[in-house]
Amino acid sequence: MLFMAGSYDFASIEHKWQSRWERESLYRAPNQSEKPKYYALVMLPYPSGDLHVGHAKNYTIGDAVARMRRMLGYNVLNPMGWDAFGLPAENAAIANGADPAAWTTENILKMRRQLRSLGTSYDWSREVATCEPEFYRWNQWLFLRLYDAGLAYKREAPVNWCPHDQTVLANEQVVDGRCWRCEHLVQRRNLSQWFLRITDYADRLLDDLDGLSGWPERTRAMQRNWIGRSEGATFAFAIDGLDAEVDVFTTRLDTIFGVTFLAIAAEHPVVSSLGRIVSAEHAAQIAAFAESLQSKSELERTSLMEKRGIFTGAYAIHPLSRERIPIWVTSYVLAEYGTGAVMGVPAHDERDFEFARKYALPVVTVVVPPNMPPDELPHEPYIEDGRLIASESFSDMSSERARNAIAAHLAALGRGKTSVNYKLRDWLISRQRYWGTPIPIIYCSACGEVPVPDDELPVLLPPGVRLRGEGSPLASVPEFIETTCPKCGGPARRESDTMDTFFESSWYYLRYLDPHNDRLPWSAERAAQWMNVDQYIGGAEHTVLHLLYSRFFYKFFHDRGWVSGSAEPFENLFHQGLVLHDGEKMSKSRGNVVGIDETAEKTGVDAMRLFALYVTPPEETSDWTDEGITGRVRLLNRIWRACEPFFERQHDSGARGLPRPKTAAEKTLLRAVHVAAKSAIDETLSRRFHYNATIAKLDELVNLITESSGTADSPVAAYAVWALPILVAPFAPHIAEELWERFGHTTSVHLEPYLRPDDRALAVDETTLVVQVNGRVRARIVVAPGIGEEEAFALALEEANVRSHLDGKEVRKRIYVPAKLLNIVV
RNA sequence: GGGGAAGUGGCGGAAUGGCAGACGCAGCCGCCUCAAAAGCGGCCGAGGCAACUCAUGUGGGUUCGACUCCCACCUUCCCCA
Repeated sequence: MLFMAGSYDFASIEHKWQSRWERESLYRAPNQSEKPKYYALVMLPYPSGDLHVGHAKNYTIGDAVARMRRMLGYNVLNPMGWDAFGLPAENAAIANGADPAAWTTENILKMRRQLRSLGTSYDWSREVATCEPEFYRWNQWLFLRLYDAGLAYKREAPVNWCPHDQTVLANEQVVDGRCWRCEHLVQRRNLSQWFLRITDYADRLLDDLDGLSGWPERTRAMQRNWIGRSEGATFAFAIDGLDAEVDVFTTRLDTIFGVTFLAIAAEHPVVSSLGRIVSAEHAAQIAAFAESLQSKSELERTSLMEKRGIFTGAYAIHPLSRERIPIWVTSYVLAEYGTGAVMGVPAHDERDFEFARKYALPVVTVVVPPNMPPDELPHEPYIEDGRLIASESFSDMSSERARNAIAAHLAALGRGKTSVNYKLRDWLISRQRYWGTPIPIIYCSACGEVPVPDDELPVLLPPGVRLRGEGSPLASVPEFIETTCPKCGGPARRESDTMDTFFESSWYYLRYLDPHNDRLPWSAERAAQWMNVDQYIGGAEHTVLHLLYSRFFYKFFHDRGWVSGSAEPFENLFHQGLVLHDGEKMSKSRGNVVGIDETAEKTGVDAMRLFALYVTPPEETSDWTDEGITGRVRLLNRIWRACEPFFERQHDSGARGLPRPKTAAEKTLLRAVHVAAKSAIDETLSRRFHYNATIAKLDELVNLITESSGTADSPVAAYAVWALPILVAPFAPHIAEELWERFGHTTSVHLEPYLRPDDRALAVDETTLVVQVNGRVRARIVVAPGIGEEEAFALALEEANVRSHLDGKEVRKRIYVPAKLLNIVV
């Protein structure tokens, strides 16, 4: 949009105030303050290089909240930093030889400038970048504390391997069987990897969700789902002819007499022992079958491909019936889930049924619907609870009773016990990549696995490593790998894996509190001052990954006494909606990205902020349109024109208190000022953040000011104009500041208290009473707000339309909502 | 298959048991102007000359009164299998 007559010069105003705010450190958050603290946090960005208007929406919401809280009298901490390790930098290095550190630094510089250009009120003195040694040193330090506590360990395990990124992925990073980042199909590999024992915290992570009333219900539901706690029983099958047992977990112990096969994972440890008791032919078939599954992902095995299996030739002994049960190796049982083996009950489990049908295994029904005649057996698996049959002494019991009775019986025999299983698995943090935090462990042939001593941290990433996109980059750097053992001084090798970047994002919000501490990642004192995060804002895509890991870390910190108060880091959580353009997600490949630099140039940043907040409620997906933003440009221009007559003269009508309206129009105008203020405050305190409604109130207010422009001498009009910069300051901070200065103020409008709604201004002199007959609106009468029921009824009866609908009928009932509604039931 | 969220004019949306469609976009008419832009004013769910009637995905229910609460269904999106 061109610079037009009647519009203000947003470009110079926005530049002017951004640099002045920064020079004066206007948004610095002191650690000590008499005001109550408020920690407003927006998820830190990955420095990918360019911000678009989708980012602008996210940061504008967070910034509006921070600015509102500041004007409501809080000492607000509103920090920003960079999630700076990770694959894009490394992939850029592989693609065009860029140095990941230089690439990242360049992107940070650009994005920091862009974030500033949005008029955000961050305390930049607390900025952190996770790729800096001063930061990742504490990553390593925290890893070692987890290691000391037995929560970090290395083991061989089948893992998710992304062939494109050449690295392993945590379970949570596999989406629909594909890499969450590059969307390549994930494979399975056996590798020795570092894990964090998040499963130790499974019950607390689950239970504490109940207390997170400031979180969206769906986010909590998804975390519950992910943790996947199920109660059941674990019991053992002995193997015929072998001194070994196979444990199985089940939630359906009531179906135990329906077991017709034992299904085990190809990677189950017992598989190799079976080779000793089965024929050479069977052993060869088992090996070939395991081989064929090796590269198949979990998704392929459990959902995509047809269930396959092979009879091992070996038999297990049923723990209760003592029958011989054939042992099958199957594709659909996973070694990493539960015990890696399940009892096959085709009559009462869909997957087992499908498998049994394919391989002609017997189907034995042991649970029937409560009221079913005994001779009518189902042809489909019956997976509901019911009544037991053909189950020895447990026959005729209900499923629920049988589960308890069978568990007790197995326990008495010493062959099983009730147990709890989780879908959640330990968090795999090893990555075979360069651009991440080196795991601070040394391997010595004499002393084994040795942690790097604290005083030797950080273990620095070696610069100038040539990245080719294959193998483990650090393993090929002798200067890095070759070291001496901290214990015995002998030659030793460093760990070449780096950490999953979710490690640092699980605690970065604590580093903001104490960003320059060189003895600890943060001090308990600072944590006590600032935690917990009062409002966390970020995308819903982090519901499981980042938010679950952060909660795990915080509980660990809490157990250590490093943080006090609640054991949950984020008191309130808000997920902003996506921004689409032309109905599609913005992406470079689609060529539909709306950049913030171009938008700032065309319409100004204040208009961009207003539109981001106005177009939909913030949690909804919104569509960015050039037509839509023109409405906000017009609003800003009208605000400017409304204020212009008051420039260059001392304008502090607000300081004289609430003006007295003389006319109905003045009364309406005064009320509009306070309605807008009330909306802004209500939306902030309720944490709905529906500032779209607040900005609509500002539209109404400005419409009224424009209508009353002929009466500029009115004290009420002067008051409304004085209030405008304060009211819009959190949403359009630049124009607010400029207007405030032109009114003759020498201090920032952003240091002003927000306008407190005054009941006298909000009160109305007269109101419209709706008169209904049998719930249908028949008349509207203008009345005084204090009108009583009898008086209202009398007035209603004077209305012709009301009388015609009463029409001599008997009045049975009257419902009266004072001064709002009268419903006459006949 | 299980769980969650949503469904209101041409469009984005407002209304948290009490006047459905605030506010904005688009559109139409007018004023201003030599003209245009900008600005300002008006109209803007459907039917009807009108009184009025219909209308918040569909069908039920609760209630004096339902966009709002309950039940079922349809559609869309998200998560899990």
